[in-house]
Amino acid sequence: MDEKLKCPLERPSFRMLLVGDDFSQHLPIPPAFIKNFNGRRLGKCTLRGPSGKCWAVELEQRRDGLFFHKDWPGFVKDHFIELEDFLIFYYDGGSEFNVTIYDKTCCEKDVKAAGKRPASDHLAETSTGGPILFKSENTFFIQTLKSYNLYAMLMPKDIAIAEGLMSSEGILIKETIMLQDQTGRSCLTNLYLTPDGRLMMTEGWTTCRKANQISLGDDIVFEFVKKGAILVHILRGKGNNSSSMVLSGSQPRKSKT
DNA sequence: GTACAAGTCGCAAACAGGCG
DNA sequence: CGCCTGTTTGCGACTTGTAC
Repeated sequence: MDEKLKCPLERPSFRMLLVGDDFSQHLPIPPAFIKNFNGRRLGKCTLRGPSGKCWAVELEQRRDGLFFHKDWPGFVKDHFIELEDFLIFYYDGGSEFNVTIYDKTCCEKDVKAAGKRPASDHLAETSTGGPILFKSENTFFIQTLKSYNLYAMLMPKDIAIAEGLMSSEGILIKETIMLQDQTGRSCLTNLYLTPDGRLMMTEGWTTCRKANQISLGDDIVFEFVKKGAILVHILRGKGNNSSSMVLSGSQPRKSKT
């Protein structure tokens, strides 16, 4: 079974949507995919990108999973990989991954052309000790995790209407929405419309929160990347930090505190 | 293995305060 | 004053621990 598989379609693969502020530093490998290593402990692997270049990337085992770590930033830089790019990793059964990169338009990325463009114009980043920036062309809203929304997260009404989840008359249009976290995990989340016309994310949100170990005080950015799907960005430990700010995108009206 | 108790979770609804 | 939203609370369902 160790025989290398030749056809990419027959190879084990996993997909990864790049979100979060640290994808350029390390990238998690889905825990469910590790079984394809057949018990091997890979310390290093080779990533072959669309450019044809190979990068020897070290894998790091952490408490929260296995990560592409050392030299991964080089691969990111060399392929002009940006936030919201969609990567498919085809595993050859040994220690090599062929990586296909799609940009946010869902088209395969032209790495050479990407290199001629200026740097990302939609970026989530942190700066040490500085304000958190979140910038996106997509609709998004930010909530700080409080004790009362451990199990039910409110969604701003105007955004819920704009995204077609409910009508302006207060009628629920979609009963569920997909939350995708920074490791690519997805949680189907129930939407509950309260009698006073507000939209809450209930079951599924809790699953996502636990899976990502979101703590009280963490800021969570919910970004609508497409109809029916939300990317969850976690800005840890910034809930009490008044320096959090939003540069662009759709936002609920400023919350009162 | 089963039954019961206690704790936790999730849904639903209501209260309270700010703003136009 | 009405609307909107943050926050709190009640209660049933579910899960887990423990005694028998």
